[in-house]
Amino acid sequence: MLDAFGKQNWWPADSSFEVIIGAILTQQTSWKNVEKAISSLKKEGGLNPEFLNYIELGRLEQLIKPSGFYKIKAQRLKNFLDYFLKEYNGKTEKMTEDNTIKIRKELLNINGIGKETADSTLLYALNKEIFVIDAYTKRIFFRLGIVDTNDYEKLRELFENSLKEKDHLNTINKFKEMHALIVELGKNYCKKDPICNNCPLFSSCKRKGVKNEYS
DNA sequence: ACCCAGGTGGCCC
DNA sequence: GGGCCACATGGG
Repeated sequence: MLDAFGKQNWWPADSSFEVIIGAILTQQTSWKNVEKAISSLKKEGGLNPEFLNYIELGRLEQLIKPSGFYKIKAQRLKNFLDYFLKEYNGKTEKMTEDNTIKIRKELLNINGIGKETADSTLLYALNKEIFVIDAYTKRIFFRLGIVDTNDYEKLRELFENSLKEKDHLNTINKFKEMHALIVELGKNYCKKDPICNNCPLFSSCKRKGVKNEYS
């Protein structure tokens, strides 16, 4: 994948806070649409916790409209902000200092933040050693014939154990690049409707052209 | 006129 | 634990 697509340098954002906002907005949504929402937020008042906490829910809904599911996502942003301001005073640096398992548990306790959003936050915003599992990961590795489970935690452990390096920072960078490359491969070749032609993993794929599998 | 996107929660069994 | 559904805009 690295040969085919090159280094991805994820996550595209100007700040850790922007990563978290993007992670919520990109739920079941193409990144192109999220970019529109993020740029209107920046234009309106800047992408910072104080501003997002200050603006009215209805105004927030309008600003993020292009990202889809805008009403529910506006509320999800507010839900995260309540927690973020209360527990960490709106500082990602404070959050990074805290215990990974504790943060993960707290994030999952927020309505609207599930496992993928929580883990994207931990890995890409807070630089924690957590691997992100998404629909592409499940689909690609199921079709390759490498995994036969749909269980998020089992998959996460499998990938974390397989990708772990001696050095902590190398491991984190490996996790970041691997997930980004999986998404790139997925977007280009491993969609629900399989493309397969010219897929860099075609020769090692055991379930070419399969449509019904894990989501 | 479809199908799909870097999910999540609610409800049901 | 799993299956089904709503949530919504924009691009192919």
